[in-house]
Amino acid sequence: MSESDQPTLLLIDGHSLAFRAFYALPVDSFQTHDGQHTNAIHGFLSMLLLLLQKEKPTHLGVAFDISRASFRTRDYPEYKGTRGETPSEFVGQVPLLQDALKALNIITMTKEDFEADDILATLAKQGTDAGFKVLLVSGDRDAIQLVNDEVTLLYPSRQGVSDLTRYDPAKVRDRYGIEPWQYPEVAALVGETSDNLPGVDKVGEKTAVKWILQYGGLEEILAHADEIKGVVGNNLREQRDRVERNRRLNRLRTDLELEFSPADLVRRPMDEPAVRELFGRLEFRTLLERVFKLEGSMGSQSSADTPEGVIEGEPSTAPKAPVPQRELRGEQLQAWLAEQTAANPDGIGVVVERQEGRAIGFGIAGADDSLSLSWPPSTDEAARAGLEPLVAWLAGDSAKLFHDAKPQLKAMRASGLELGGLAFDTLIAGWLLRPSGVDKTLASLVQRYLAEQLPESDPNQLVPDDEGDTGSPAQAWYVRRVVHALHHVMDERDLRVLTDIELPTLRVLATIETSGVAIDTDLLSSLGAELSTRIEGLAQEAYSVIGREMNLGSPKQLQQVLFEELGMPKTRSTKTGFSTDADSLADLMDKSPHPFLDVLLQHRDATKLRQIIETLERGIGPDRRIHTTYVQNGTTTGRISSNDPNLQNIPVRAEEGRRMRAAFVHGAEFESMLTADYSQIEMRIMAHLSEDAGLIEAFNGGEDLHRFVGARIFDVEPADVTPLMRTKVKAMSYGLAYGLSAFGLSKQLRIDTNEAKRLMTDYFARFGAVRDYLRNVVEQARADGFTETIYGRRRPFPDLNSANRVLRDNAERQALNSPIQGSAADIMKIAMIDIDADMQKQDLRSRMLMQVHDELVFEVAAGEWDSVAQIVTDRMSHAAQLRVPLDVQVGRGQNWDQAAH
DNA sequence: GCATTTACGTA
DNA sequence: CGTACGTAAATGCC
Repeated sequence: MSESDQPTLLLIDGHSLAFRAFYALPVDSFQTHDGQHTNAIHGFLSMLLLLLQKEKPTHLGVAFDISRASFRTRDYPEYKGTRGETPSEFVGQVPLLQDALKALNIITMTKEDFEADDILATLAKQGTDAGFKVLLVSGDRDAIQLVNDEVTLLYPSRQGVSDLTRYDPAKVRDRYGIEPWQYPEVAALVGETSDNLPGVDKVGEKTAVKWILQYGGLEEILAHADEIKGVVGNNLREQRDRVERNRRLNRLRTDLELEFSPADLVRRPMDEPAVRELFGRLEFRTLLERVFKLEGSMGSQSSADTPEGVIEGEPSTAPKAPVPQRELRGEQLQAWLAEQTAANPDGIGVVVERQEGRAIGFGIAGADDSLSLSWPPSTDEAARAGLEPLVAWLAGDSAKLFHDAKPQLKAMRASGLELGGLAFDTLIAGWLLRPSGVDKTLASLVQRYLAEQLPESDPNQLVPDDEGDTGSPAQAWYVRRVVHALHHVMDERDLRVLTDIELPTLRVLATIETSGVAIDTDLLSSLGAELSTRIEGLAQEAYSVIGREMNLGSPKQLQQVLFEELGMPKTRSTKTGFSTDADSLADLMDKSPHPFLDVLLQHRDATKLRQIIETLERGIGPDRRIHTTYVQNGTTTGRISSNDPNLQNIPVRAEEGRRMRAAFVHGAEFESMLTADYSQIEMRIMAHLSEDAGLIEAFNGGEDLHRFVGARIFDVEPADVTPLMRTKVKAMSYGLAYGLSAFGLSKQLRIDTNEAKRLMTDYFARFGAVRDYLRNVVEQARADGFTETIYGRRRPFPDLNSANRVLRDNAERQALNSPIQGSAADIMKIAMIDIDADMQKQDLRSRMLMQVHDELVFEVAAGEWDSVAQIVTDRMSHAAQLRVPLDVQVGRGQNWDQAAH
């Protein structure tokens, strides 16, 4: 037990570790947007965090040199004289590193006339005397002399900073064959080039160690110098002054008078706001997270004295939400809102309490005060008396901060309230920073960016006590604090995407969700009934073919029938057996034709369609419209997703699918439906980003894209491109943006792998810039760690440098696709924002209803067709300025299917 | 009851 | 051995 109770003192030579970091990390990859280099700081802090985590020191200090001048240079002016100018990129980083350490509340030390290693030596001695276990981190070999049973040296390897060699006495003996305290004697004989201390000519480590062992020490060697034969003996005798000087200079001083004793270096909690501010300035996002994580886990180190029930990871210093004001009215309310608005220029946190889609109350919070208000239903006019200031404030321009604003905005509108000044949404911001979707809740953002625990109400409590910590005002207070923290983490680009694209999009999405889309329920249910009949017939047919009943929807039972009872050739294997998916069944049809397969596929088709119909029918509201939910943070690329029900995967390819789309109609008060879609937007973005002359020409010429490309690849006239050629080219073109391989292409087109390879080669021979671009995207992402869309939306790719081949390959394909898919998503969002604004400006009654990635659907009011078509076409085609035009197809009809033609 | 696997619809 | 999603049924686990 006493072992682990021994305090550990970690002492770092700041300069030498930072310098190692500087050379270990690429200087170009670590700079802030305004050009400040940070690789040394980053490397140092990263190393420091690792050390804190692994070594768990109880005491900690960092020593720096003041200048190159010291008592050693007075003794020997040439000391360290051969060192060149310190690179300017490094010099500027040292003060910032010291600032960072200060923010972390780590003591830094200097001593006039001495070097950092002398401070280390002194403290190491004092520490050992006081019963500490001491860990030294220094890149200076002279520190080896300090190693003993209580003192260990961590010496950075040549590889990088994260790799420290641990020198304890055994390791020193193993490496040099001598005791640690003898190392400076060896060094004195050998000399130290980097310090400009020449040793005895022709004497290297081997000879020096041999002498030490033979004579017992440097003093004895010098005393017996005349016994040593040969050139080296001669050199030793002639150059003994060098040896004596070296020994004088490489002896570290252990008797300095210092401001701090080892006990003073006890670890202290960081200055959180300062850390946030500085790390924000240095754009150290992951480091910031690591710092908080570490700080959070500090509790667990001393878990022995953590009382039961106390949430670990929460620093005891975590601030508490203010006790909310309650139900202010009239002038008091007015005054409170005005005062808070003035006191919180970055915005005020708002949480809308809701019930059945309507607002029933508000939690509102500034930095130091919060407010709880209930919002009575409109049937209770009297109860709303005195709330006018709230209504006006909500609708006004002053900045308001939300977590997941969309449902709150919808609830407000449903209650007749308008929202102005939507300035921040922490859900969206958290997603922009980590689109992988790990931060979906306010609690996780609080944990990640404040390193605190969002208080949760105890669901087991029958009678909820005062909700001071967990009610909407407290949540609003946390929202505001998270926003504050995020401001330090997000850069210009992030904020621009949030403010210019996401927040306006959020409002549009709220509107179209509320509108919903009208459904011809009779048409839909009759299609469903027809399918049910067909499914039943197909099932019976299938049973009669195989001579028994079974569950056609069970992959397991299908495997039994296909591969065992019917003895068909095995297909692609899955985790649980062999695949029965449509592709595999199509293969089986070729290899082993059987009527069962045909019936099964038809049955699959029909059941899938009926399933979609049932899902849609469940989603129809009392207004006979479907109100999907668009998930704005639902994807990694920037697209939005749709659920409950998903309106972005309504069938279209097969005839039956189109019949389903015919059930999506305009409302009774409207005249027609309009669809508008971008044609080949991803290929156009490829043309833009790759700047491929051929592809750009293809889009500027007006010729059918695949025909144009086909003509180039197969070296024929566009008119002579056969449908088969066109199919192949089309698959190839689309596959490009997905990282398609020759193997994948051959499978999809059911052609020979060699032919697929040739197709790719021919393609890239004609459109080489596309290949260069795709390669470059991946390489850039590997270097940066992220990809970026045209508008600066980023997606991190940690796996691009993974040692795991599968992970890496997956990441490469994703990195390839992300800027393309993401840029298309950005463009569509901008178009939606612009269209919505124009339609409002022109006071149109027509409404946007759906977004399906590259398609928008509207219902158009009588007399508005021309205006809507004009706005939509214009705004979509001008949403971005690319090197190729953005082509928009508009269609009109009574339903979605008709309008698509 | 919940998670995983398989399959399949869209862009 | 092609990106991005959501839904549902069957299945296996608890």
